[in-house]
Amino acid sequence: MGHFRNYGIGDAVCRWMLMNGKDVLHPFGWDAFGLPAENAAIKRGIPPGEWTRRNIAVSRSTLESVGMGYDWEREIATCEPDYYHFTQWIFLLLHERGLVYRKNAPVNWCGDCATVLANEQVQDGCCWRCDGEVVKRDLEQWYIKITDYAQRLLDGLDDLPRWPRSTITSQRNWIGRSEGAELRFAVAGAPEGCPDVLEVFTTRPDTLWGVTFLAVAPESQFGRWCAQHGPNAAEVAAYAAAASKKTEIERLAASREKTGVLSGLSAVHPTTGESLPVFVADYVLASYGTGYVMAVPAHDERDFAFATARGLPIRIVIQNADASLSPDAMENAFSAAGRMVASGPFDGRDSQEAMGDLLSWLDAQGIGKARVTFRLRDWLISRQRYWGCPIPMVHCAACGVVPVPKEALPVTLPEGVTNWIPEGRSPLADVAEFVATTCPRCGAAAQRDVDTMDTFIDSSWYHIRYTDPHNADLPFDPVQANAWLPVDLYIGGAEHANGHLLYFRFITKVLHDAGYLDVEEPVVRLFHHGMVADADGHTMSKSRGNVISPIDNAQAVGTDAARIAMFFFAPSADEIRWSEKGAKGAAKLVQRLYSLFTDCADWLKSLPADVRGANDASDVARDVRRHAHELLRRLDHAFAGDLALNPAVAGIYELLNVFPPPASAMAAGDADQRCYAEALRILSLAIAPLTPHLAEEVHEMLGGEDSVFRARWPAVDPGALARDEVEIAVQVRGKLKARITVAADADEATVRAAALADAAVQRALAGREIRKVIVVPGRLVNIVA
RNA sequence: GGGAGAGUGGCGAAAUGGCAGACGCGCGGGUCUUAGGAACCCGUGGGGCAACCCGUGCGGGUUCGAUUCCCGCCUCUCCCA
Repeated sequence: MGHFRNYGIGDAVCRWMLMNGKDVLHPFGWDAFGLPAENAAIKRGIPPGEWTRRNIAVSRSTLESVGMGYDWEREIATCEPDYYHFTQWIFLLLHERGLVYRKNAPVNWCGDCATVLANEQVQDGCCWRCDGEVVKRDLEQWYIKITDYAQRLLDGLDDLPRWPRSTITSQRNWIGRSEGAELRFAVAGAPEGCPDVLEVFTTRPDTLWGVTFLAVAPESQFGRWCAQHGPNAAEVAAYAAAASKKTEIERLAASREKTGVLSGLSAVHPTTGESLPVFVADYVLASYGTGYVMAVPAHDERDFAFATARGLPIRIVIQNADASLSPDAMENAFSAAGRMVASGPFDGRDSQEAMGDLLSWLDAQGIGKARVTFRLRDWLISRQRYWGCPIPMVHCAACGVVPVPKEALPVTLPEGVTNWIPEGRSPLADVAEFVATTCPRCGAAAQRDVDTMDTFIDSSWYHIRYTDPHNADLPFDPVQANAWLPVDLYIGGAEHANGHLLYFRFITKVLHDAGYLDVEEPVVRLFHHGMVADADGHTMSKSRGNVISPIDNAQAVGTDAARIAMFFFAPSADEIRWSEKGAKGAAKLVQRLYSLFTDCADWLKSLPADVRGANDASDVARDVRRHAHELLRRLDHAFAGDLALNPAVAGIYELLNVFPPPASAMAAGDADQRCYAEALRILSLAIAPLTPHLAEEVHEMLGGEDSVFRARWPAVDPGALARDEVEIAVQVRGKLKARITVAADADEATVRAAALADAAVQRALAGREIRKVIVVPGRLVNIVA
């Protein structure tokens, strides 16, 4: 039901847009490569391709049977060669533009399963399958340089006013821009082969004079050298081996005790010339910054924790306002800005104010320079898995790594292979006829790359493929893409905030830079729908086994009832709990609507469609009319805004509740009949986005020959919403004391007089002097006494 | 540890500076000459015989007026470390 909710919301918006005369592209695609499909197939012993295609067929027929109005002409599946042909094309484009490179880097490795694991498959340092120990192992991997776009991905967030604030913030934090400096520390008497300079990144160059030691990541170049050749190699190597078993989360946890071992070498402080011990410590990560940290115990929490545990010196170089900091009395690091002390030429300066001068000075002294770094890392796209898009690269003994020419695409994933179970190497490596090829450059015998791509690359450009899904020469025709893009509304879960939603912004920008797209941002309006939980509040998931299939549900209460139940339970952005009783209530509503239209159809067909004379109608008839227009107003508001359809569904109930029994409606006076008829005609159209099947049937019942979705969406008549008389609340000192009824256009003096004349108000005012009377037209009077 | 969001009847919720609880579910009562797990009608935040009083997680503030805005706290959910 989770997907059903997502699709149902989009389907309703689409239908509303259609009735408002818009050209709507409402496509559907299958993100079909990847681990979930592959793992399910392995579990059942069915080849992944067969399993996936079978599932797609079942799911498509489910979607059709529950009435989702997709444009199936534009259906795509990322696992089919006509699609991944162009995933490979985009990979080659990235390569041409210098955004693809290979790097040797540590990956998660489960020894018992003999396989590489994705990060989310490592739980508490153990394999999610066998609970075996997971270690880091070095592998040559393909990376995409998304970090080249870090600043633009950050800046682009300012142009997305219709994205949820939480997602914008999340991406901003994920990209994690930090300004600081890169400073150089010479290694004292660096032995042969050992790095002789450690470049540290720091956001606090103003604390340079407070450095009392350096800390390096075990995986850093310097850390590795020390583990092999350093004066304290044995201890460092043992420490590094232990560290490699820990997750980043464990290593960075603030609560954990900071550990480290002496590297046996020391560095030279660039301004004082002082000798600084260098520790190998696992609270430093090689993948962030440079892997080397200048430690300032007085002004950094982690360095403080490490220094106090080790009895290392603490040197204060930033003083607080009353200059009360002293090394002996400190219980925490002082990490705020303040006045610089014991800092050479910068003594007495404010640390923030001096930053610009400090950076120039450091540059002039050759110590280091200003630098901006990002938390965002390059995108590791290699997977040692079978069920994914092959990487279009060839390894040639003579020419090195050579891209497959675009004309030779696609590099087809061999589907006849039997051994697609991961055993610690890419399954494709065993498929001789796949691996064996010739070098595109020199023609000699060569080998294909045997890794496949991360599925996030498949889904990073599908929004563009929809605009031109059958193009056999290019991923898309720029004319088509530019005509449709950007996407006006994109509905998806919030869990993709830092994954998919960042990657497809990135790829869109690359395609823009390469001249294929006008837009730089793929989506104007992003909406996160809420989860669907079961009656006990558990999110529906296959692993929990509490999934309710939409098709079962449709059989139980009907698709329209299931849709309207979903819309009515809560705003679309909130979590809902699926409730059988609630769904039954919705089925009852559908039945009430159906009965009403059945009873009134012939009468309605016999009446003219205009509402002349509505102002002469009875109060009841005008009330019915007002409810119909109010329903329209609520629907327009929801569809154009936050997609919270629950008050609109309530509006249907309210209209039905005020509508007279059909027999008396048909027997009413002429003006009244016109009001009732208009209300029913509006209702018949207003329900179309919510309950499309019922709406089509009613439309036909009322003599419509074409689809209801070719009918025009009715406009709200502000005159119909107005009332002659309004009820006004009367408060005395902010407390409600009475309600009075006055003409809607009554002037302030009249309203005020009526309020003061009320008996309950008089009682409340007894013995008090009236100081002030506030009149809010049409709403309330507040008497301050 | 940091960030984002949420807290309203028995339950899902509405109202976003102006009558708290619309609408639905559930529950209680009634009608349909038997039954009701159907349908329809009436009632349904708490207290009080009543007039009235109290009530939107807790404590403060701004305002004629606060569920709504501001400050502090508590609890829960999600994301990141």
